[in-house]
Amino acid sequence: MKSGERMTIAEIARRANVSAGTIDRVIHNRGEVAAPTREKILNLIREMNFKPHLLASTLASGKDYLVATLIPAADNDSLFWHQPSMGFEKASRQVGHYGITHQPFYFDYFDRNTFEKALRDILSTKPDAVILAPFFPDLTAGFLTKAEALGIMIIFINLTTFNHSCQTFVGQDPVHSGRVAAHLFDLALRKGDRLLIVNIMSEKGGNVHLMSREEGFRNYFNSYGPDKLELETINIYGNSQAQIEQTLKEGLANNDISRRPVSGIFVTNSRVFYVADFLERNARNNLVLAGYDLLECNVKHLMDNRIAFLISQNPVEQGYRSFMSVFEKLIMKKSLPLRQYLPIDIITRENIMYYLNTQSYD
Amino acid sequence: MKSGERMTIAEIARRANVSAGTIDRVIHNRGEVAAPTREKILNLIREMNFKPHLLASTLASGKDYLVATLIPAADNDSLFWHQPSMGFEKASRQVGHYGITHQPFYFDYFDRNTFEKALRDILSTKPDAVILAPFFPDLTAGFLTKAEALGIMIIFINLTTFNHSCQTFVGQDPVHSGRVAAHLFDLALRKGDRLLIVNIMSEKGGNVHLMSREEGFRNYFNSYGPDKLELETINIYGNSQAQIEQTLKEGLANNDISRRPVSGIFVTNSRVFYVADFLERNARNNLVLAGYDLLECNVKHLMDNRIAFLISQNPVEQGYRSFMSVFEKLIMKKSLPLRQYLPIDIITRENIMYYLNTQSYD
DNA sequence: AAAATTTCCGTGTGCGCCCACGAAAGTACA
DNA sequence: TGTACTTTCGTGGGCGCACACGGAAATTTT
Repeated sequence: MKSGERMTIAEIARRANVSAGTIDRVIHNRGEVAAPTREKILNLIREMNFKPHLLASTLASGKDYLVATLIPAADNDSLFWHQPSMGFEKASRQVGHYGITHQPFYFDYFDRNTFEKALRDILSTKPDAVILAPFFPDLTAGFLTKAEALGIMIIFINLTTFNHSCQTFVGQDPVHSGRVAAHLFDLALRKGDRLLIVNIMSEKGGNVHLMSREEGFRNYFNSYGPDKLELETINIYGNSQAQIEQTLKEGLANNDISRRPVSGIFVTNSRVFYVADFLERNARNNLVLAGYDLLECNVKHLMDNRIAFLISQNPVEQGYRSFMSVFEKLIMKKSLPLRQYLPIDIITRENIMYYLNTQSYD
Repeated sequence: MKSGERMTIAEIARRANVSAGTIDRVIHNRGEVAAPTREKILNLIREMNFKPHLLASTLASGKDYLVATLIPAADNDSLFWHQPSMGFEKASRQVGHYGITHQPFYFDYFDRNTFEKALRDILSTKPDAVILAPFFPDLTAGFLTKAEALGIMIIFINLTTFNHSCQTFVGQDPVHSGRVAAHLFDLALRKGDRLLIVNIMSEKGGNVHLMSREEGFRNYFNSYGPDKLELETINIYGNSQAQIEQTLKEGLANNDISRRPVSGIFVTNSRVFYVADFLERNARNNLVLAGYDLLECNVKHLMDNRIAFLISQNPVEQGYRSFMSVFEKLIMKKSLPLRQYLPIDIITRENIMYYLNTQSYD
């Protein structure tokens, strides 16, 4: 235990021949300070490189911040959205001492009414910051206007609607993630191979991601080898088992004898397990399959080598980073970058253990 | 700004009909409390789930902790070791308020005397914790004995000598990283292809890593397809340009006409750029090359598609995590896991931008 | 039984900062 | 010259906790 001489408000006050209260006033620009005094103090602060002691400051101020989070409820189909919550809680535990309280809200992404209601509920709690996954852009837009008027800090997580602005966005660049997947297929496949791009869409919309990912995927090959693979896109709407099965069967069918069989399938979202299930039932394991996100059912297929690799969106980290961002802004008074893109992690059977957040966060 | 009723020492004191001082004494087991009183207070604390306010606590205690770090100086050959420093500093900035001071030390890994001297210097500063890369196991061993006697917390970073114990190790599992690389080669290469495992060693020792990585690499193929590839190992000692070139030339030579040319090279450390340089000069770009770490010269080859992928050791994160670990132990009083293995990140031309720590950490 | 300890516990001060309150000095207007 | 403001600044009481100090009660000593 060593001691380091710390510059304090009292010390500044002494050197400026004023009282601590005056220093405090200029630090927080609370006015009521004569211009020359203010200047003198400001200079001293700069010279001494004085920074208020964060702990003492938050302790004394006793401020309490409320941050509301709004993400889809994790249903059995996709426990993806359970993970940002873990990130929220981890962050909340870390910075809770600073008077930051977390209040989670959830909605059903099949029901825009639940989203609307949640937004109303959130406003009624008068939060200082809101972290939300902006499904339903129109509803989000209305909310943003109100929030801005109230000086509420807004953070987008996972998705972003580019037409309106938020403080910061935390998520993954979908176009780039498509490129990453493409590069791996480029390594794994050979010239002339056929590859299926499968978009398994929800009828409810929110499929912008998939398009961007496909765009990135095709971009890659356009720039690095337009004739390397034969790319075909299959769009499947809805997630009825039968329909998916049927469409896949057609896509994989080899009517034209002159063509090779499909040797790679890129699924543009986390529903890749549907395809893996299909391949398993039909005993087709001689092709390279890839998709998104570490859902339990995807992981299973990854371990069985039925899925070659997955792109992870780092959902836990998304939650963590977005929550920490409000801490940095509100408490540390830092300015935030407009977008915080998280790494596009490549997950295989061999490194997945390090990406599953089964570790305890205590 | 919401208010949350916080349980305080004063409140506990009220309910226990004692003064705050007494509560404080039982919290810190400072004795001088009658057994029944102590029990009553302990129960109250448990029932109320009371946790002392971390900020108030550290502010009042005024304790100061010194943490020394010892890693190789980043030389021009490898600026790898510059990155843990960035992690240290990032962490140091984050938890500096809690009275944690960072004092960095460096050594030259070609000169064990500098290591020994650094250890002496460190001891003379009487640190509360030491984070070090345990090159020179024998010297480290002696240091550990002394440190333990002084109650100094020890953390290993990047490397670990398994024969003696530290509080926690932060780094990557070398065996597993070998498996990860193997899996990718498995995807990229075809049955019967030849693959070279290249160990570019330093004469000074410290090559345990490489052996472990090769072990993991071979493990993979042993378990998943012993006859998939033809694996050959080449060991190169020293890093003289000429010698490396010569040995590689022999390794790649196709004397036996019946054999295919080499189609993959796995370099077990960051010196992969030597091989890339060689391939570039000899215009051989039809094989899959991979290695370790995002050195600038490796990144260049990665971008030029001469290196297919790199395994990252997350050096910045290693620094960050190790430093944060002393915070968690010393301030938060948490217990630490023996080993903190960081993810084995797969880096390609397409996702590297998210792993380069060119972002400002302010 | 008084003195000397020992055990047990309350009080007070301070960590560095925030902020409400009010005092002093300056300015305006009558 | 006196009243009513306004500007500028100092003071004091916290925030929740740590810890030194000293006092009262219980226990031991002679």
